[in-house]
Amino acid sequence: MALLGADVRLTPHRREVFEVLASSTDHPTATDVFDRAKVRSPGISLATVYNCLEHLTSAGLIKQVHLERGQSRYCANLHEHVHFHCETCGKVIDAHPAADFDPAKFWNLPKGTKVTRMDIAIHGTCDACAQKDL
Amino acid sequence: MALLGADVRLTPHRREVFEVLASSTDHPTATDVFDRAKVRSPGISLATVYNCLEHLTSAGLIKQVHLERGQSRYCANLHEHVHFHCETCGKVIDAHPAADFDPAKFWNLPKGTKVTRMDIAIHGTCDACAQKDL
DNA sequence: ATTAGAATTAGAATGATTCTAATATCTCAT
DNA sequence: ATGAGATATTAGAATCATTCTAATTCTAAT
Repeated sequence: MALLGADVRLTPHRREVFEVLASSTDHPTATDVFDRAKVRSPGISLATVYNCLEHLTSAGLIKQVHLERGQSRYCANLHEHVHFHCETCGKVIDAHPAADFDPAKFWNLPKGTKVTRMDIAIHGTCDACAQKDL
Repeated sequence: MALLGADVRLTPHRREVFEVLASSTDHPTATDVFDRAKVRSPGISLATVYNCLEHLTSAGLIKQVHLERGQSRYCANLHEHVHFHCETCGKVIDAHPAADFDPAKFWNLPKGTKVTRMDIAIHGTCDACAQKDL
């Protein structure tokens, strides 16, 4: 299977890990993925989950997200998007940019700089938590 | 000393850690700060450096930056800026936004969401490394 | 069927950070 | 100035996420 990057042999475990992510919208961590994958692939190990996540990431099938220190999170949403992170409940929500958004032009990067990727994380309080805090 | 957040008592170690950061533009990690602080404060311990970094961060005097997994980095540049991270040499460069830039309006965040902070990391290759790769 | 190259595994090792419990130091009311 | 209580600092242990290692199993092409 090749989409954006190198090929990956789609072994049963890699497929399982990919499907867990494809059916999750909550940006699970490696251990979250492990717990969910075990339901249908009881023998899978955490080491294999890490290994699968790494291969799927470098093949461009999933993305690794760093929102805060601690565990990395993963997502299978390949559309350009940013992450909203609720600092109260920890929830992560994908937000999609307006059609005419061209982020690179807003910053004065040194001449010669090549951009390959942009990580945008917006931190704050989600609607539900904002209500509670009142 | 109070600037943006809670007060911090500015003890000699905290001042030293702050000054190390204020005189660095390379976004040092905790151990980098530890090494530099030892020059003038030989007795300081890594635990104290972590402690100082945490207090200074929550007082709003410095910022913690997460560009990749592994060590956190810290910076004392409180102006609004984004980080360019060279994936080849690891260098981090601050880039400042155009005056009229209002990032929040570009994303459709759910109604009721409150934004407190935005982390923007641009990954790629810096000019120097791009030259070498040719 | 045979075999080289991947994939998978359990468990050990690592690296960054956080915790703990014991001093040391500071601040403030006396 | 003095002593009590609060805060800061320390070394080292503990934790957590991840990566590594070495052994085993699977796969796909001869």
